[in-house]
Amino acid sequence: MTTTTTTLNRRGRAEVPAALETRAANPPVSLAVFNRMPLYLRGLKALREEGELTVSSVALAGRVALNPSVVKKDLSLVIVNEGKPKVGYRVDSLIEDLENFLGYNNTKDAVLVGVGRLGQALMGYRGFEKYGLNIIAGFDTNPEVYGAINGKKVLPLGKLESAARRLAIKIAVLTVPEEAAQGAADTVIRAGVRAIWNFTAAQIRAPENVVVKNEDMAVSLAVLSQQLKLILEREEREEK
Amino acid sequence: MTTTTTTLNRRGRAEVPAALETRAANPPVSLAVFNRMPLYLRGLKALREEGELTVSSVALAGRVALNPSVVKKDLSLVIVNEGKPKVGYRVDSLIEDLENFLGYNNTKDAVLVGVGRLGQALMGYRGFEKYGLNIIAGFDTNPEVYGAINGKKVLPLGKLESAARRLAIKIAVLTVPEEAAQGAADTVIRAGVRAIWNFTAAQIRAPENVVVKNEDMAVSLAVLSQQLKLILEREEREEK
DNA sequence: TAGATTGTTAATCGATTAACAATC
DNA sequence: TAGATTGTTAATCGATTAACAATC
Repeated sequence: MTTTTTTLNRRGRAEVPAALETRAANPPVSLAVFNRMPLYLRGLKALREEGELTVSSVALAGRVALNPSVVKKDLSLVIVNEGKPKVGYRVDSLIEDLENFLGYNNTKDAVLVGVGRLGQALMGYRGFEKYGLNIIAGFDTNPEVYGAINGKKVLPLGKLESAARRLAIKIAVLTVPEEAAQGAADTVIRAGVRAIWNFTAAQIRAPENVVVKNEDMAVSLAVLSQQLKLILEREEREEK
Repeated sequence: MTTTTTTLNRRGRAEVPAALETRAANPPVSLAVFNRMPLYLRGLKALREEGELTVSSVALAGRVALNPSVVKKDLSLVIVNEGKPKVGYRVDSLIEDLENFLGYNNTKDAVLVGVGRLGQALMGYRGFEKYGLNIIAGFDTNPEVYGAINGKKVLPLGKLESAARRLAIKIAVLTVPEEAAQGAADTVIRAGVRAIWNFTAAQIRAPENVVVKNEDMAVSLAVLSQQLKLILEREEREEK
């Protein structure tokens, strides 16, 4: 049995024994929280542009159209240096903490499978680097696309496994045709990849220790057109 | 004051007066619900492939790894023909109802602004038609891309406003460079567009009666890399 | 008829919002 | 010191899950 002594520090916050602290440093962050973090980051960068050095939870909440309480709670998950009562949070250190939390500062190498139009677009997109993703090479079965895009090599699919394994690549971007998706996924998983960013409409089967994130445009489109429908219907009613 | 008479029909379901029914037919569906609908659709199509004519909520729930209660509740939002106790739901009519709900059967015309690599990829992607989106033309300021892609014209940006207005286009796909995003959004809104599918990293300001759906790859990537991090850390702990 | 399964209502769980003691 | 604002705890709200009467 473990005895846990819990004391209170100033402001009544619970002091956690060091052994537990490591665990608590990795709280299960909900997806809702995760989706808000980039909003704060955007708002804070705008504030920095405007020359602001500090910001209160109320001010930041107003900017991103959220409740101040949710802002305070979310920020408490990422901040290293506490905010100061009456002053607020330091804009620059908050930006740094958010970027660390989101992993933008820790560049991750990735391979891309399927150098068709979408694959080429993603390989050519320089914005990923800003978010810490570095596509080191593309792989395809079509010799016509072999060469280089945006300074990154495009190689035969057969070379993927050894290359990914040698470089210990953990992330793969999947932009193959739908019917080739599962096969490509199996290949990258064999090569040691543990996270698949799936841009195909296929549903990928993968072992439990591999993350699959679907960039599901069908869902986005459905949400968009449903919202559009509601807006148009509302206006029609109001016109009457 | 309005008097509302509410009677009960078989199974104790409340009978709603006709006047209210129209309103109730448009319940505010949460995003969580919306994201699950395409899962059901996928599962049902797989079942149809396997020759199944009916499916119970428990069976479908198992397939999509969700709770049967949530399946029953979600389906109750879309079904036209009720399921039958002891039998379940008809697979084919459920597919139809879901596709109607998601708007896949009601094709919507759209314009695309910014025919760079990503824009070209989206114009060339035939999968959108499956989901009811028809990109009728692309617009750009760069004369080098004028012509046609996938049978769709690419025209000068200057022609967008009159074309969109003439054809009463309500949806625009934004694939311009980040710094051109707000300007492009303003243009399409002037042309009468009411829904913007934003693939840029820019945050678009738009009037209340215009929907903006961000295809925010930064968020997706952050979620993916966070999950990857958790998996790798867990394994590290277990290896010790 | 008996039992499986529906649609819906009630109970539970988690996330959001409000309130507040601590404090700069 | 007085008041603004923090971090956190308590109250509220909504979504998920379980339970159940209706019924094929």
